[in-house]
Amino acid sequence: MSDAATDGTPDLTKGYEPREVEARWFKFWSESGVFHASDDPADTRPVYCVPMPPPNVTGSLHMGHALMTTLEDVLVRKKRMDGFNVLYQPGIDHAGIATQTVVERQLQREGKTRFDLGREEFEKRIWKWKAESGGRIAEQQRVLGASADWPRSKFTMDPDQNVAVREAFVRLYEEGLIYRATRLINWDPVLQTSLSDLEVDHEENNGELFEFAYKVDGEDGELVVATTRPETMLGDTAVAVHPEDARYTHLHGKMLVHPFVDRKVPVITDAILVDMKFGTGAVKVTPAHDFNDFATGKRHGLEEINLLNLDGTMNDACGQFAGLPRERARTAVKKALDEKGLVRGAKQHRLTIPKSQRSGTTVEPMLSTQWFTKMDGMAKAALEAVRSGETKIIPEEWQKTYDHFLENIQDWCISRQLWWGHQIPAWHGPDGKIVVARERPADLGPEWVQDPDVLDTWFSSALWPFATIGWPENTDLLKKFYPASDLETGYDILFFWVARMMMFGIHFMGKAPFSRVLLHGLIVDETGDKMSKVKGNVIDPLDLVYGATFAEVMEKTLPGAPPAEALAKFKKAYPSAATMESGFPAYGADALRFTLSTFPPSNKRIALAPKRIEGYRHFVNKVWNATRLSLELLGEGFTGDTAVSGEPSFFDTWILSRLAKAAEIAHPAIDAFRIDEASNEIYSFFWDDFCAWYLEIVKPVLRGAKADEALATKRTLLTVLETSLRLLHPMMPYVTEELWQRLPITRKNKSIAFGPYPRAGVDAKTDKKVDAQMAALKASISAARTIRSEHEVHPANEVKLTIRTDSEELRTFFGEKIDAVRVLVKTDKSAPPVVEATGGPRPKGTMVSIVPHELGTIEILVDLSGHVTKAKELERIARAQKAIEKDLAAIEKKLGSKAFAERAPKEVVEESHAQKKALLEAKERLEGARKLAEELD
RNA sequence: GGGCGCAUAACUCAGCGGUAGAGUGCCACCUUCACACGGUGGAAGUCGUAGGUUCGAAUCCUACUGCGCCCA
Repeated sequence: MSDAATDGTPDLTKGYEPREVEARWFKFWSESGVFHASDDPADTRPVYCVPMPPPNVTGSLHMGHALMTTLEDVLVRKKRMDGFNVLYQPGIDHAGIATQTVVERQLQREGKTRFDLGREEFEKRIWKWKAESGGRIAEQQRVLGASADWPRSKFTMDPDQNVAVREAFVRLYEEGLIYRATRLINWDPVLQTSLSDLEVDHEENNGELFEFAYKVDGEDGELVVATTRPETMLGDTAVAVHPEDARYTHLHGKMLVHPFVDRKVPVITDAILVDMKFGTGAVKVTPAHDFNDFATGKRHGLEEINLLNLDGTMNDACGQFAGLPRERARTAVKKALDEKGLVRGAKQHRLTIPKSQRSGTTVEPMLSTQWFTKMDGMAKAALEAVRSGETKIIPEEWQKTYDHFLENIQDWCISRQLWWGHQIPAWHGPDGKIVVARERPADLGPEWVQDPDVLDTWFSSALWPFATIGWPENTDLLKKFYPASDLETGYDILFFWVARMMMFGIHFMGKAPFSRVLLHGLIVDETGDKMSKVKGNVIDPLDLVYGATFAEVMEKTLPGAPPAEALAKFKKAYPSAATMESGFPAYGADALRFTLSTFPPSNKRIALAPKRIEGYRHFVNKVWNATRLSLELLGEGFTGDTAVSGEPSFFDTWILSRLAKAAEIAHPAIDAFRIDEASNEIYSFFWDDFCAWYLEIVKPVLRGAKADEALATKRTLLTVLETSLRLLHPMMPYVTEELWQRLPITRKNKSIAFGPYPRAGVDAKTDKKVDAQMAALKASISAARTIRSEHEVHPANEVKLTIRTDSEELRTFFGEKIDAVRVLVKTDKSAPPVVEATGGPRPKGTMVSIVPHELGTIEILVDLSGHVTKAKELERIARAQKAIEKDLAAIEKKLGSKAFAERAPKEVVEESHAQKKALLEAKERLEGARKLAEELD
């Protein structure tokens, strides 16, 4: 059963090779239903549910997806190990505009437009494209190990999702929360569709403030207005001045003559619109093409004159300028004004231009009839859900942003003039009547036509947490997994998606859709710039997983550009990659995941340095090799079931204590969305404690003649290794599964994925006393090693060691642990280390190092006769003295302060005194060592 | 204009009131029978600037400088 996936595989290779292992285990997990969520009402396990943010169907995996997938998968895998019934709900978003654009471009290459095909054919064409090349991203997420319930994957255009969308639309309409209205909206003249406020970016640019004059009707005189958009003057229906502006009092109520169109323009007074200090203090009012002017027009009952055709050319209302594209109309209007002698100047001016997120073109405020969703009531409920704690936003700092958005929310323009998306379930009759229904009502005559518009893609996304699991049907799945536990996503879609899901979730389900919203940052390049095609700094995560030559990477980052140029750009964005010769090595999914797991969620910008991944690939390899060694040390016959009678050794107790500490930190850290803390803790535990100390100490014991007696140690070794793999599994699922399956244990579960995730006290217990003793041992061994290294003693050479201390307790302790000391310091086999009280003679050629300790200073004497030079020793001692003086100065300064003694907590003061005492003692010993060194040749 | 965030070793980042940490890089020695994707040791930071609070500040407060994001 469980060993199926390792059967027939070769022994562990010297280095970890991720590719083959990853493919094998993902297949195993999928086929054996490890990721399956149960909707069985009889299943009593607690549930954990994370709806995956559905990537765009047009997209391919980028670093943001990799981060999201990693973080979510860590959360999900950890809960699965905790015994939860886990639903990680995957899917793909139909991405209205983006998808339509992709297929339109395809058609363009064939010399066709969507109008040549007609709506129905065009939609078919998109589905065909989707089947062939859409949604590839889900495959890529699997490469990263995403343990989603893939067979349940949803596409936002699936028929059942369409049912949900129509249901939601009709209900909102019937409740009066969806309405149709004619108002100023954001119009994208390139894509020829409306956009919501959120789809418009405001870009700051250099422009000019252009001034021209309106002549006063029937008398001499003029009024000079300032504008950044001269062409809109064709739609001016008033000029506003401030009521208290003395400069213009004489013009109140007068009419002005429009120079191009047969129209009189009134001078009005408006304190809201006009800033006396800005420009000339007179503002032209174009209600049909500016949001502020529109509001002004409503206040004063002004006419709204639309100037634009849907494609952004000037319409018939523009007289001589009709038919001109808007950019050329501006020049033409300025020229015409000049010819009439009306131009009064132009100034450089910083201005903000609204840009379409989708097409990049300048967005035009335009009068249009659209469908809107009323937001204020739902927004209030969504605010309350977070205020009351029903839903928690983590990191907390985002709550302010969330609040601010919902407190100032505008009604949502939900209709789009596209062909790809959920068509609005409304039918227009010949007399302007509208019927909204789930299905086309049977009694409608053929003259009734369905509204051609589709809904904003985010409308269907807003239903995601419940529509994907059955709504509007009350399915078992829905009952079990709504509300979801956590939603994890990038902060950049807090408004677009999270807030809207909150609103719709509460509205339709009566409960907020998640108990926590977890937000991560944006991945940027090594210099802090956003990744973008234009900058040529995009990294495909799979290139990091599988490895790629720079030539291959460049093909994606700057296709078509000269390779050398592209590479230069790329290396500038990634200085750490500049040292790599040919490209990225195959880091493997585990290394990439682990790297992404080490950034805290508070980090808004995550600068990805490929070199950093390299460090964690080394770690994966370390895990691999530590297991190889452990398996060798355990030997053939030993298994987890082998009867063990002996007591755990001191080192066993210590490593178990450290293991417990690691679990104690990691377990709650992952739950608290501090995956970085968990990862770092496990990393240092495994490498520094387990590999560098424990394995090195235990190695000679288990390889020694008395290995049969060391069963307790074998038991500990196996326990620690097995538990470590479980600790690591959420972050690096592949290598841990591969290794875990090879351990000589009885497996209750078919996969490590079922845990349990280690907890302190269950898998191991902490022991403070042992920790402290081990610290003394480590410090002493390090001191001896430093002496060796400083004098460049060849690693193979043995040295004589003496440990001196006046603490009897420490002497006993060192006496018991002397074997470990021998191995780790590499002492002379014929002359075991001596442990004794201080004060004895110091043989010539003996180097001394001082280890301060609470129980009494420890002197480490290494006999280096034959290796030593006087100069080097003096240098080393001088360095040590300098360090001690520095510490001593700091602590003396602190203790010298009267205020410190009086006001600082007692423990802190006592601790400082103890530190000072130890430092003074160390200083004295060091001086002794210096004198001794002076005697050297 | 309003709001939020960041500035710590050469680089990428932790730490967020009690004598500065990691990875990578760098230097020295070492291919020792798990791993050179390795081992041992080492060098490297006036924690953006200026004030303040505190016995004590990288950590809290204020201002400033630089960078970034969001909203209008």
